[in-house]
Amino acid sequence: MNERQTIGQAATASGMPADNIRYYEKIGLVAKPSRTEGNYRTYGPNEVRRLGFIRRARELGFSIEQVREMLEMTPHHEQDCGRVDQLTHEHLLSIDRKIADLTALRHELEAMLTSCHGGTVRDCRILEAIAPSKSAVTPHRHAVGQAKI
Amino acid sequence: MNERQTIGQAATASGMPADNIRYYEKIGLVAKPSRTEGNYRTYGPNEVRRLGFIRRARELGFSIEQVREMLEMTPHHEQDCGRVDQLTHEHLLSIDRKIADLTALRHELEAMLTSCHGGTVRDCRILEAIAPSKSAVTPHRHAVGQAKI
DNA sequence: TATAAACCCTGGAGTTACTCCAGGGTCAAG
DNA sequence: CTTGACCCTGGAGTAACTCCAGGGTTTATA
Repeated sequence: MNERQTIGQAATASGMPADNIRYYEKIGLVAKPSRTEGNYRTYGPNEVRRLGFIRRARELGFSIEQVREMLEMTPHHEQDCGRVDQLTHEHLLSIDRKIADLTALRHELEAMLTSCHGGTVRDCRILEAIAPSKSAVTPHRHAVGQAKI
Repeated sequence: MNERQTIGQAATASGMPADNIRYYEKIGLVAKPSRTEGNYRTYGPNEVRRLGFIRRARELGFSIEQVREMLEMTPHHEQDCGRVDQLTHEHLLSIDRKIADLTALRHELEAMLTSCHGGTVRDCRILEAIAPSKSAVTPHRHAVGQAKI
């Protein structure tokens, strides 16, 4: 009749592995829950809902820090929700950027694939497309970021 | 008249920071280069081209391990290049998956954004959309992977 | 009641691919 | 001969987990 759940049950209910819950506790994203006599964590319905919120926000691609900000906001009912809107907007933009990058990449890879008609490594069109030509090298400034894809 | 370059020059020529070159050396992706008397690394044109290849392949989103495999293949001119094709194909598929995931996400976020017309946190449509409803919780098996986006 | 299976605990290491730093040495120009 | 730009090493830090060993606890079964 006790509605408090063990970490495994909370994991099942919220849709994430128990390890994640402990991790979120460690980084202070969720509060330390109460414990049983046997030192087991126990979670009430509110805590489980909070975990579900986190899982869903992460699934939507929000970073832990963004989730943290949203969680800190939710108890302040009267506060303006413009910040949530802004976070979502920023997130949407970054997704658009990723989609654009990946689409460009997709085209390059597809072109490389269609140009390859088998054969040996010596005349592989794909390796050729990746390799820098013997003369030209792209100039650049230091500290150019690598593609994070 | 010596065409060997310092790590900084090789970095500029290949388009990546010097730190990356040292890192690639550390993980064995590139061989240890020769050194000057003052213990500076020096790179010849072939090594610089190899670095350029790496940078380009990384830019195309191949993982280090995939790059490693391609690099190990290039000296074997007579070998069939089907493996390169396969790697590229797999990579293309994973990109397609990512694009699909991100596009789905995009739609969700956009829907959330258009449903939000300002107001307080209490009736924020976005937070509402993320929060799990009081009753329904998605069942799941343990060890469900999180979205990596 | 005994014991095995299933669950939970902690702390720490490993993952990817870098990025940045401190605390030094080396080299070229003025 | 000093200043500044470059280079060296080793190690820590990043994001967000994921997995493990070596324990303790609880529950179901024999």
